[in-house]
This record gives sequence, structure tokens and C-alpha cells, in this order.
Amino acid sequence: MSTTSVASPESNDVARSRRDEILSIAAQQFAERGVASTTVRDIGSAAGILSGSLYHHFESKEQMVAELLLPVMQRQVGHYRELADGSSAAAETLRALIKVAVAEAAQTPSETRMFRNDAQSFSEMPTLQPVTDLLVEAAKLWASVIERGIADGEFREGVDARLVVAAMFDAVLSTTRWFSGKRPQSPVRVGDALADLFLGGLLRASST
Amino acid sequence: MSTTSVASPESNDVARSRRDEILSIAAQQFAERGVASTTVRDIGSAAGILSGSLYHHFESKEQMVAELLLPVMQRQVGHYRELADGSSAAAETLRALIKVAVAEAAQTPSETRMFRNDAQSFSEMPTLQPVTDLLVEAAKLWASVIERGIADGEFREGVDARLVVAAMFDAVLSTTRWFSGKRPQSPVRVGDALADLFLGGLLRASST
Amino acid sequence: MSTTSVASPESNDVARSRRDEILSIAAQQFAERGVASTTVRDIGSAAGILSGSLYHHFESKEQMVAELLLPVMQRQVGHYRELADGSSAAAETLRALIKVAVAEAAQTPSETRMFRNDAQSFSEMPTLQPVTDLLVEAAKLWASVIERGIADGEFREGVDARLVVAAMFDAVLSTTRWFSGKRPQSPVRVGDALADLFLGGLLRASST
Amino acid sequence: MSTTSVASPESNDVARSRRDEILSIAAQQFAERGVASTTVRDIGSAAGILSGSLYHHFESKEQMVAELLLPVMQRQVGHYRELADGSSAAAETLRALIKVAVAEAAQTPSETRMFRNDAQSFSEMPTLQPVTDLLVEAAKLWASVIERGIADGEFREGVDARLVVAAMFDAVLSTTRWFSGKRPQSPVRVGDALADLFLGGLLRASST
DNA sequence: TATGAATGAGAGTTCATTCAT
DNA sequence: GATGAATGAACTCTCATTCAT
Repeated sequence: MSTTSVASPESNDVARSRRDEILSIAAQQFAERGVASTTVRDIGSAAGILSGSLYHHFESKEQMVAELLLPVMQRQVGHYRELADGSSAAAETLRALIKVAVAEAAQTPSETRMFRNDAQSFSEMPTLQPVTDLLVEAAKLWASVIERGIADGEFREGVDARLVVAAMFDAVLSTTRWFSGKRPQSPVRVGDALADLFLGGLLRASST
Repeated sequence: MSTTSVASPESNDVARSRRDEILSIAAQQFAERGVASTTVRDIGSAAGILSGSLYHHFESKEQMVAELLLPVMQRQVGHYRELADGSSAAAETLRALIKVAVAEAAQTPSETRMFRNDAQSFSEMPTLQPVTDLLVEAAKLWASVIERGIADGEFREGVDARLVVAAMFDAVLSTTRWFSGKRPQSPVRVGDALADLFLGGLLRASST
Repeated sequence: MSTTSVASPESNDVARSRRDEILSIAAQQFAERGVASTTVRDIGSAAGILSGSLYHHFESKEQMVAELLLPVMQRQVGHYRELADGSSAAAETLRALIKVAVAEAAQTPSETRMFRNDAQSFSEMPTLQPVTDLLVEAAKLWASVIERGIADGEFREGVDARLVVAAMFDAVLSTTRWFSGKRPQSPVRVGDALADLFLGGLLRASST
Repeated sequence: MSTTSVASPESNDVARSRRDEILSIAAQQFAERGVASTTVRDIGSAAGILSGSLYHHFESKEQMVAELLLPVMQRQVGHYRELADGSSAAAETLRALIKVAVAEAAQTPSETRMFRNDAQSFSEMPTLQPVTDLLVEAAKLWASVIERGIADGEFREGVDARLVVAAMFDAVLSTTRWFSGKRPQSPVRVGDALADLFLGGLLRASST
């Protein structure tokens, strides 16, 4: 049941099933109000349906969340694995990681906001264990790249890899705010700006 | 139980009232589960009291939140104003901002986690308007410092001040995780690490 | 259970909806215990339902009250307007007013008891403003008839119209007690008796 | 305990005890909001005291009600007994009953409003049984006078004594509204107006 | 597929009352 | 006499979920 449907926004070609449609509507609601504060009534009425009818499509509210987040996270970790396994220099790899992460955030803004705001409560939703596992793996992959950079002498010594990864993740998860609103920015530029910031810092290559 | 929790910054040594004690217990619960998911019954039983009895001390759950967050934010913005008004170089000022923010986060970890996780829902709590206003002011103060740095040629050109501030805020609000747990880290070191990261980046000044 | 209760005047024979059924059950409870003292649990269990399920049909307890009283009052004021606008002699008109009021009271005994007992608290229920407005209009219509009677020399001079109207309203609202119990009386007779009393008084007309 | 304190407003001479003071404050609250809707907190804060402190003076909220209403009703029934036992003509007696009832209502407006609005709920307050008994006796005394008047040929035949008594009581209990406000009226005049109305009716005696 | 009625647990809050100080 | 903290029950209302139709 969970494998047949993929609600991610990129399935845009032709026959988006009603199920997927509902799922993406739910994602928006979850993103706006938070998972806990979004009621099935909210979702139902946004989808033009009664809340009880949602249960013909999904087993539970929690399952909707899982079904939204798992594929997104799977794809992301897939990218990270490939990049982290590559042989490029650490700085180059890290820049690629940041850019792909921002690109994914831009493509799945609702899910990204859910990660940002609701990850804390995932531990209380057993169904989300696989998602949490992937989140942990993602963090490890990023950290390994940074540690490699330090070992290679590419990055400064004394850098705390875990702290840096946390800062980067937080930053990436918050980029969704730049992709909508009055002056939406290009994901590519935001990704570059973030990579520049974390790699080179604010200061001029003072080196002057 | 009462001596280990320090939540309201203004509480001086002498006679921590029962009220303050309950408040700091509530802060912990809010931090752990999120404001919306923390029930007054949770707070009551953590305080060894019936939920109804909370209303002897507080008018509502929302008021507890406001009473927790407002003084914390007020003090923080107070610091930011002073620093932003100073005449130091932008980089130096920014470093000071980051360090004081991290120090405050370390001193009020529960409230900081509430800011991190629940700020999204503040708009639905009318009582929290003043808090939201202060948050906005804080962001503006930080941004002004960055803009000054760019204008002065201290910081790289092309930097998006708002994006950078958002990244910094996110990073600061997430530092609480380092101050507890198995290997608690020193707020000073974490502050320095963060300042180094955002000012100098990961790369070796190698630029050499 | 459903066939014995007739509360909402507009209910015609065919398909009394569950909603109307619940409403008339609520009316009975409100009449017996007073609105404030009737709990939604009372209503629910009288209707063979859980209290929470009431909210599938109604937005709030207050809305139930409004939905009960407004149509009753609207119909009554409709009658009063017609009668007051008529060209009959004041005494005749007043007799008609009293009789129709008593007839309505007999048809909607629960709602009438609610008016008698709970009108005082209507001011605290914003939803009931329209009902209150109609009550005021009703009193004015009755008073205008009495004033006309005085002006025409039909009624005694020196009569305080407002005081008399208040007495009549009180009397009418209390007639419900005669329509049930061991020896239920005919609304027509009660209406006549009341009209006789207020128009002719207790004394034998002859007495002079 | 109940015999030592008399809270009725006429005890104005010198040392109104705190107890009596509180009692009369409670009476006002009860009159304004109804007994059920008046909280002990309301009473306390109107008396400048904490709600818990009320229990140093009274055993319960219900006891306060009883202590307010019983003496008022006792005195009233005392008057009614005397008048009903007298040898005056029925009409004269009835006029006296109405006038004394209105006078009492004017002297104890809060208690009178309580009778008007809360009598329905007395059955649920065991302590008020004596009050209810007196109410019943009062009604019987009035009815006996009316029946005598009919028997004597003084009053119209066919009059329903109980219905008339009910109408009179309702009217009397509602007179409190005329004794306060912008243009307070004299109790004597209101009593006369009511007696005129019920004895002579609205129509000109001339009608012949 | 959807509706509409209902469940049952639990939410925040209120309130009469108690009692140590 | 009064305070202030607490109780315990009850309140209105919400919500995820179920199920006959």
C-alpha cells in the first residue's frame, strides 16, 4: 500500500491519483501549522472531503506523515551517499552536498518544513523510525566529509564536525522561506550563498 | 527538584516562589514536547500538583508561555541593542553577538528550545505578540551589523544579510543540544566555534 | 422517544431529522434545569448520545439555545406586529395579543420556560442578541396598544403601560405550568382567563 | 447559627457585623447573575476577601442562600397570615396583600429577584425546603382570599384563583425593576397600580 | 469513494470546598 | 479572620478514528 503511491511533487506528468492529491494537500497543511496542530478535519476540508473519508485512502494521520517524508528522505540520502562516496576534494564534495540539499528543499518545500519543525516529535511516532534512521545516516555522511576535509588539511583544525553539520542542516532546512513569498529566490543562488558562507565565511579572503 | 531547575533568569537566590518553580518545570516540558503537545496535566503532574491547581498561579497555559519567553527575549534584545550600537568593527561586533546569544541559550536552554520549535505557532497566541516583535527586532539588529560589515569592506560583497542572519539564528537556537547529555560542552567554546565558522568559514585561511 | 417530543415549531410531519430531535430534547432539559445548569452531558445522555457527538450537529451549546429561541420569538413578534397594526379597538387587540401569546406558549412550552427563566442571562450570550432585540420589540408593540387604549379613553387613565406590559408578559410566560401535569388546562381557556383578568380585573363590573 | 444573624437590609442601625455585610453583598451578586452563575469567587472579591475565607463565615454557598431567603420569606408570610385572617372584605384584603408584598419587594430587592429567578432550582437545594414550604403557604393564603371574594360575590365568578395568584406573584416579583434605575418609582405607587390593575382591570369601570 | 453519525479519550478551564499557616 | 495553596469533580469542547449506508 505504501509502495504504490508516491506523493512527492515531482510526479506531475498526467494522472495524479486522488490519493496523491490529498497527500500533497496534507503536506501543505502540515508545513503551515505543524503536524500535531493540523487536524484531519483541516486536511479533509482543504481537500474538499470529510475527515472520515480520508481513512479510505490512509490508515492514519501518522501514516500520511510517514508516506510523505520517507521517499523524500530516501532520495536525499541516496544523493548524499553518492556524493560522499565520490573521490572529489572535501570542499568540493561539501559544496555539492549543500547545493543538492538546498535543491531538494526547494523541490519539496512542505516536507522540508516538516523536517524543520516536527522532527522533534518523530520519536513519538513509531512509523517514522525509518525516517529518523535516514536522518541520522544523512548527518553521519555529511560529518564524514567534514572529517575527511580536516584530515586532509583542507579544512581548519579544531573544527567540530557535528556542530558544523548541525548548523548546516538547520540552515538548509530553513531555506524554504526564500523560495516563496514576494521575491522568490533561485535555489541555485541560495545554495551557492550557503556554500560560500560555510566554506569561506563572511570575512574577505582577508588574505590581502 | 527545585534547586536543579533554573528557568526564569530574574530569579535571584533567596526565595524561589512556588510559582517560579512551576514555571521552570513547565519550561522543561514545553522544551521537550513542544508547547502544543504539552498538556496542563503534564505540567501539573511534573510539578506534583493537579492540573486545575495551576490556575491558582497562572491564568492560562498561554500566559505561562508568555511569562517564560518575554523576559528572556527582552534581555537578549537588550544585549543586542548595546552591541549593535557600539563602535567596534563589524566582525568583532558580530562575534560578540554570536557569543552572547550562545551564552544566553546556554543559560535558558528550555526557553531557547521553545523559540526553536514553537516560534511558528506564536502567531496564533495573541499574548505572544510582544515576543514576536522582539524577535523581529533582534533579526534586524543582527542584519544591520552585517550590512555595515559589507559596506565597510570587512565582509565579502554579495552576501545576503538576511539569509546569513537566518542561518546564524538557526544555528544558535540549536546549540542547546550541546550543553546537556553525556559530554556537555562549554558555551564559550561553542560560541567561539560558531563565530569562527560564520566569520572565517571552514576552509583554511590557506588562501596562502 | 422521538415521537413524543415536539419542540421546534417548524417541524413538519415528514422527516424529523436527528438534529431536530436532539434540539427538542435539549429544549426540554433547558426548560427543566435552566440553560446554565444543563450540561451538554445531560443533553447527550437524554438523547442517547455522547456529549462530544453533539458537536457533530451543533457548534456550541449557546448555538443550540439560539437556534431554539430565535424562530419562536420571530414567529411571535410576527403575530404581534400584525395585531398591533390592525385597526381593532385597543381592548380587542390586547385580548388578541394575550390569547395568541398564550397559544404560542402552549405550543412551545420549553422555549417559553427558557424565556421565563433565562432571559436574564441572555446578555452574556452574544449569539442571542437578535432574540433580545425581538423581546424588546415585542414589549414595545404591546405597550403601544395599551397607550392607544388610554389615549382613546378605552382604558383607565393613569395606567403605567410599561408596568402593565411587564405584568402581562410575566403572566403569559408562566402559563406553561397549566398545560401539563395532572389536570392540563386548555390554552384557549387560560388565554381567556388572563385576558379577562387584565382587561376587566377581579371585581364584578357591576360593583359601582 | 442561622438565628443569630439577620442579613436583611433593614438591620442598619449600628454594628452590622462583617458577616451580615458579606451576606448582603452576596445577595446583590445572586440577584444580578443568578445563584448558580454567581461564584464564591465573585462574592469574595466583591467583599474584598478571598473566596476561601468565606467559609469562616458560612458553611456553604447554599447556606448563604438559605440564610438570605428564609427570614425574608418568614416575615412575608407573617404579614400574609395576619391579613388573610382579618375580617376585611376580600377586595380590601387583596389590595393590602399586594401592597405589602410590593413594599417588601422594595425593601429586599435582591432577595426578591432571587425568588423570581432561582425558585426553579430550589428543589435541588435541600436546605431551602423551608423556604419552598413558605412559598407554598403564601400562595395558599392569597388563593384563599380570592376564593372568599368569589364566594362572597365580590369577585367575578369563573375566576381561577390559582391562575390569578400566580399572575399576581409573578407581577409582584418583577416590580423590583421599577425601584432602581434612572427613574425609580415609589413602591407605594407601584403597589397601588398593581392592585388597581388586578382588582379593576384595564377597562374603564364605565363600561356599563 | 464518500457521507454522516457516532465514539472515547483527552484537551484547557472553572469552581465549591478544605486546610495548614 | 484571613491567606494562599491545593483538591477533585465537573465543565465545554476537540479530535483521530470507526462504520453502516
